[in-house]
This record gives sequence, C-alpha cells and structure tokens, in this order.
Amino acid sequence: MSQDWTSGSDDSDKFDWDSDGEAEPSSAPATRNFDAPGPSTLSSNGWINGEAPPTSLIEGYVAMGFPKEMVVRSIKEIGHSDAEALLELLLTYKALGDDDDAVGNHSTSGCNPPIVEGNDDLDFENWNDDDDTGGRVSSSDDSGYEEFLREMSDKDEKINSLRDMGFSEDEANMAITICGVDADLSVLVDSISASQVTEVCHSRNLSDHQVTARCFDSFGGRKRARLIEESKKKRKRYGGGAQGKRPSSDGSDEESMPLPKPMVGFNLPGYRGPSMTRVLPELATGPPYFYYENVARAPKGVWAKITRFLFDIQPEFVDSLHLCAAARKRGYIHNLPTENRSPLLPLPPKTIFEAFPHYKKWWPSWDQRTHLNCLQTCMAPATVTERIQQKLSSSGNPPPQSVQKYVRHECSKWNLVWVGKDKAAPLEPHEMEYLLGFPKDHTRGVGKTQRYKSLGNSFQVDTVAYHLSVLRGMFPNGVRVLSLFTGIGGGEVALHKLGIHMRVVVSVEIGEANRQILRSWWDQTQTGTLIEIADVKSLKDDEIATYVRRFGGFDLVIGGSPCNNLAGSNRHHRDGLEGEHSSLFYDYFRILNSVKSAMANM
DNA sequence: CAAAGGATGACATCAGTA
DNA sequence: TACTGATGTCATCCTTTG
Repeated sequence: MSQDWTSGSDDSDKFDWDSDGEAEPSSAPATRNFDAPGPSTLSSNGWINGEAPPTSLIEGYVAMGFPKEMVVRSIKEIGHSDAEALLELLLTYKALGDDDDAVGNHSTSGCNPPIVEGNDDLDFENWNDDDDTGGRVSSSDDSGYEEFLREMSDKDEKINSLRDMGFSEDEANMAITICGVDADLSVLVDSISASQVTEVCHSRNLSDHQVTARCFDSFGGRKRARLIEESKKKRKRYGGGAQGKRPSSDGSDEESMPLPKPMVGFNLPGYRGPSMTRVLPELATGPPYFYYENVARAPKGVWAKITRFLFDIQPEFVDSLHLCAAARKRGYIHNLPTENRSPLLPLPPKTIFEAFPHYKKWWPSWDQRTHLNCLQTCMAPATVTERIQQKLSSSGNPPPQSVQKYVRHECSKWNLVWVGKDKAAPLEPHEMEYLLGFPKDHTRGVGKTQRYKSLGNSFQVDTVAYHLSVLRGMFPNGVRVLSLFTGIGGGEVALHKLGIHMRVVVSVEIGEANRQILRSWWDQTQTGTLIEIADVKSLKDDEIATYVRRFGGFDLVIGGSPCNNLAGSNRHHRDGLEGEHSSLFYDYFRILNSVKSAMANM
C-alpha cells in the first residue's frame, strides 16, 4: 500500500506550544443580551413578515363562520399568503373546540386545567359557538382586532398565547428569555416542546408519542394532541411544500433552504469561486468561536430552524466528495472567519482509485463510480454480496444491462468496492478511517459493529480541518475547546492535524466506546488536559461557569448534534428536530449560550 | 447476554419528458 | 406545469449466532 496511513499523527514536535503571548480572537466580546430582539420573522406589529392582512380577508373568514379572533390568531401564526393552509388551520382549531365539547371537561385527563383569562383570545370553549351571536366577538367591529393588537404588549401577548396552549407561565417566560421577545410563536413553542421532550424523555424513558401526548394533556387529551400534530403537519406541508414555495414578501423563503450546487460551502481548496465575505450579527460573534454540524439533507424546515436558533448565521453546506473520495453532505454553522483557509497536507485522495489503487484490478468498466457515497453506520449484509456474485457468475461478460443496473444500484446503495472477480464487498473499518481522515486503527479495540457505527457518525476530518484552519494563526499558544457530542473526536483530530495545540478539551460524549477511543488517542498524542463528561443534559450552567472560571473561558465550542431523527436512512423515527435524539440540538444551543454568558461575566 | 446479521421505506431532490 | 423515474440518505428493529 502506497498510502501514508500515519501522516499527521506524529508531527506534534514541530510546533512551539510554550511560546509566550496569549492570542486573542479578532472579534470583540459580545455581551449576551437576553432582551435583545432575537431572530424572527414576526415583525413588531405582530404580523408575519410585517404584512398586515386586508380587512376584507379577515371578514371573509368571519363570514364563513370562524370567530374573528381565531382568524387573527391563525393569520399571525402562519400568515395569509397560503389560503389553503390557513383554512386547514382554522378548521383544526375549530375541530379542537368541537372536540373539547365532546370530551366534556378537562379533569378527565387528570392534569391541570388550562388557564383561561378574561382577555383570552384562544378560548377553545367559545370558538365554536357559531350560533352565539351575542358572544365576545362583534363581527361588525372592524377595528376590533387592531385594538386587540394594541392592547397587549408583544411579550404579554405571547405569554398569554403560550399559556392558552397549555404551557406554564414559567415555561413561556423561559422560552421568551431564550429565544427573544421577537421570536415567532412557533419558535417559542418549539423551544418549550423540545425542552419538555428532552427532559421528560430522559427522566421517564417515555416514547415520543407518549411525551407529545403528555405535553398536550393539560389542554384536552390525546385527540387534541393528535389534531394539533396534524395541524402542524398540514401547516408544514402547505407552508413549506410544493404550494408554499413562493418566497415571502421580503424575498426570503420561510421553510426551504436550498442546497447549493456544487455543494462547496463558502470556498474549498481548488475551487476559485467569488471571494466570499460575510458580516455576522454582533450576537453571533465570538468569543467563543463555535462550530456546529449536521446532515445537509434534513427534513424540510430543520435547517431554517437551526439557523434561527444559531443567530441567523447561514449554514455552509459542503459535500466532502469535493475534498476526498467519499461523499458526505453536511451543513456547518459557525462564526469562524472564512478567509485565508488552508487545507490539511498532504491532500487526501480524491477518487476511489487514488485511495485504493489495488481495487482497479477487479473494477468492472461498467461501474463508473469515481467517488463513494456517504459512509454510513451499517454495512451491507453478506446476502447482498452473495446475490451480486451469483448474478454475475451466471451471466456473461459483460453482463446484460439489467444485471448491470441491479449491481450498480446495490453497489451505490451499500458503498461496495470490488475486491475480487465478481466480488463486491463493503469497506473495512480501517478503510473508512482512511477516507474520513483519521489515523489508522483510530477506532480499533472496540467491536467491528461499533467501529462502523462510530465512524459513520463522525466528521470528515479534512473538511472540518479546512474550516478550522483559520484558528492556527490566532492561537499560537493553543486552544481551549468545549467539545459537544465528541464521538470519536473528529474535531480534535482535525485540530491536531492542523498543528493546533489543545490546552484543554472538555468533551461531552454519551457513548462509552467513543470515550474510550478518544481517551486512547488523547493519551498517545496530546499533552493537554482532557475532561470527559457523559451527557450533555447533565452539563448545567453552574458547571459551565466553573470551567469558564477555571480555564479562563473557551476558545471554541464544537459539535455536531445527533442526526438520527433527521437522516434519510432512518425508516422508523425520522421525526425531525424534535425527535428523541436530534432534539439534543437544543442542548448545544443552551450550552453555547451558557458559555457566552459566563464568559461575558468574567 | 452481547454482538452481529439481515430485512425493513420514506422522503426530498433532480433530471427528463409530455 | 405536472408527472415519472432515478438517486441517495451520520438508521432501527428483530432475529440469529456465539
């Protein structure tokens, strides 16, 4: 084998870790201001995109029998550009009211009754009171909804809305504190739901369905929860789907986040695109620098939401096939500079044959792959390779088109390589290590299945290192890193290969095998301090503040939160960002803000 | 009991076509 | 514009094996 398996893991002596002079990040410290307006699409006048609906539109729905306040609330939630989605939502709300009557009383759920106030505009009990012309809403009062809007401050209004939806005032306040008073109601609901899901899920080990039902039990039982969920789905479908693709009035698209073609991020070595400069909002600038990663092809709306939480920084989508021999489509959100990046040297092999020249011998001419697909956590079962071998050996050379098509499909699907005559086989763990930029045998020592899983969940080191390379000149004395969802340490290996000394790494990783892999690598290659924590949920503000005081802050917060519920491969629980595992993104967000806050108070 | 093997679609995107 | 087929996806669940 002509490849250099050990490059990058033996060069730590070339760097002067002990030079004096603490480098400071180029950007000024940003004071976390919880009252500052957060990222939002809801303008100060309360309407989505700042566009008030025509009075006639509201009157039209009122004429159809919907209470005016229900119409106002619905338009404020999803806008009025998509009539079908709006009607769906109104019908759902109306169904909720009907359902509520059918259920009879709230106490059947055994939970707290909803808090209903005098100025409640989400009163399910009265909404379906079609024939009650003497109700609270006067349909002839054109200025009613405008008065209603003026009467309440934005914050009070949102707290009331959230309380109407069954959340406590504390939860509502907390969500507004975290997301900002300007945050869209749906963002606030997502924030609370996520914390409920993660809290309850982990403390009680309930299924997602149970948790969702529990979250909504307080205002009407499971049927209501189901209706709310259906409403959300419909809103998502119509709001962001085929019919909802038109941009909003300000030119942005609320839900969809189109992936760039080619997927090369802001820049890549060898790609001479237009020089890209970006101006980050003050809240987004460091210290600390942060780096967040997840799958590019997440369900619709996920990246838009992640972006909203991470200070409206646009993701950098990169397919690692432009850097190495395997595809890996990922989105990265970070506040690092994007100029003067430099790739790891030596450059990784860029094609299958460059990586594995010996496979050329058995590679059929009709399999024209030059790159492998995304390296995943599971390998092809033996039955797949057996079927391929059987089909090929029972046909001529070249095999008929139908056989070729079948074999090509299976090879692409399972990332098979040709290791013998008619013999396609899955990659070995050490080959995955090589393609992903890890030192050979990095994951050796744990079970083979575990190695595949850990590697499939990892960073592509060269890609991440290219983005992190800008840190090299900034921290000649080394960096202090908070590493969340560390896995097998892709970020750490990238920093090491860049020659950036890690003075401290506080690593949070739930998997025992992964912690063992990182610890083993650390002991072999590093001299800094490694602190290992098992669960991000256990990392609370006080402990974060303690580390910030102890180490004088962090220079980099890095991590990719679980993709289990976002990845297309997941047949069972592709539940989006609120899924059992992927909702841990909110812990990344929480911890990052906690670090920023603690560092601002230093 | 732990580890490994094998079967199990949904969904978004995109290119091609009518 | 709408439809169709092809492509690809940091996985989960149940059974079997050791």
